[in-house]
Amino acid sequence: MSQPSDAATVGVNPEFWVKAVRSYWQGGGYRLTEPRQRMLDSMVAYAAPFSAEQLYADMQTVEVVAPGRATVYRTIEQLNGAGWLARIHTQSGEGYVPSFPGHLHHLVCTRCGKVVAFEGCALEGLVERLASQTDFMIEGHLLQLYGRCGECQRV
Amino acid sequence: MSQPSDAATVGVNPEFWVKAVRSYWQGGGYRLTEPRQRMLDSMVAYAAPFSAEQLYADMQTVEVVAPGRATVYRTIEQLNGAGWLARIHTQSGEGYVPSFPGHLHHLVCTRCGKVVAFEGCALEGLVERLASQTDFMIEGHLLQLYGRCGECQRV
DNA sequence: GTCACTGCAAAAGGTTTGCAACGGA
DNA sequence: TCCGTTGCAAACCTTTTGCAGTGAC
Repeated sequence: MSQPSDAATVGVNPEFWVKAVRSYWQGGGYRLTEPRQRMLDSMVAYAAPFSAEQLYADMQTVEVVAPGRATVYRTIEQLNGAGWLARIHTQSGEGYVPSFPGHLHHLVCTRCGKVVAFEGCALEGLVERLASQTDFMIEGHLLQLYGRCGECQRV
Repeated sequence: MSQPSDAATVGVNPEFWVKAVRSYWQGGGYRLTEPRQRMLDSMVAYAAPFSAEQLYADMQTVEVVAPGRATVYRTIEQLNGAGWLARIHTQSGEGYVPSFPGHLHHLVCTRCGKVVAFEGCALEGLVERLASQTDFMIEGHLLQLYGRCGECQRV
């Protein structure tokens, strides 16, 4: 992923991501609506993975006019399906973070929830080994790393 | 994991696993009760990951006296916490499979749901690379492979 | 004007909890 | 007997759905 690096939000550069999703909506027969724009701005402000309900609830309290529950759920589902949101699995449940379409993995801080995306998982050797050992034809994988980010190591 | 190999159920040898969990319950201040025993037998019979609700519902229809919902949820939670059940993430949701405590990963058939556990994930190189690149102190990971098992390749 | 999208409100699921009764060790 | 466990039923929380109205293009 070639995007300007910036540690402000969870892994991605906020403006870059917002712009990218906007243009995704403008192409392909989708519509760039008011509620969606607000959602983008809210999503990008999280410092850790967020859930659908959480985003919905937060927006109710912060915004004057906030998207309805159905809109929030449907939009998240769409963005996740298209790769603009990545689903993160943590001990305390599932959540989403802004992301980019493509083969990415995530490194998650177990203390503050910060997420960093990375490419290159170097699993080819393992895949080959297992393919021959198990008779499976391996097609994909789920990989996520856990650890402590720099700041959280010093606490 | 040194257990007798057997492909009858999802990854583990049924009798071996049931025995192991029984003795886990007999030690450590737990109790080996009737409902729990029934649950073990039901869990081991699944050919694919099962959910709590699913196990509960299935037992209601199959057994004469079946455990209550709370018991099913609580028992699953306990076994998962102790490593006797592994949580499996699939496209169609989350599920559990019989497993053994320790560092294991799973290879899941995307068609029939069959699961095979394996050790040795060969992520050391990746972990080192990321540790130096990101300032994270990496402590663990979630890894799951997806593919088609032998049988499902021929369909 | 068309059709994707929205919002409401209800329904549908899944999971958790309190508490009195039960039953392994 | 002791205390972990059970079962019920209600509460709770999250997610989905139908449908009439709205607004982006």
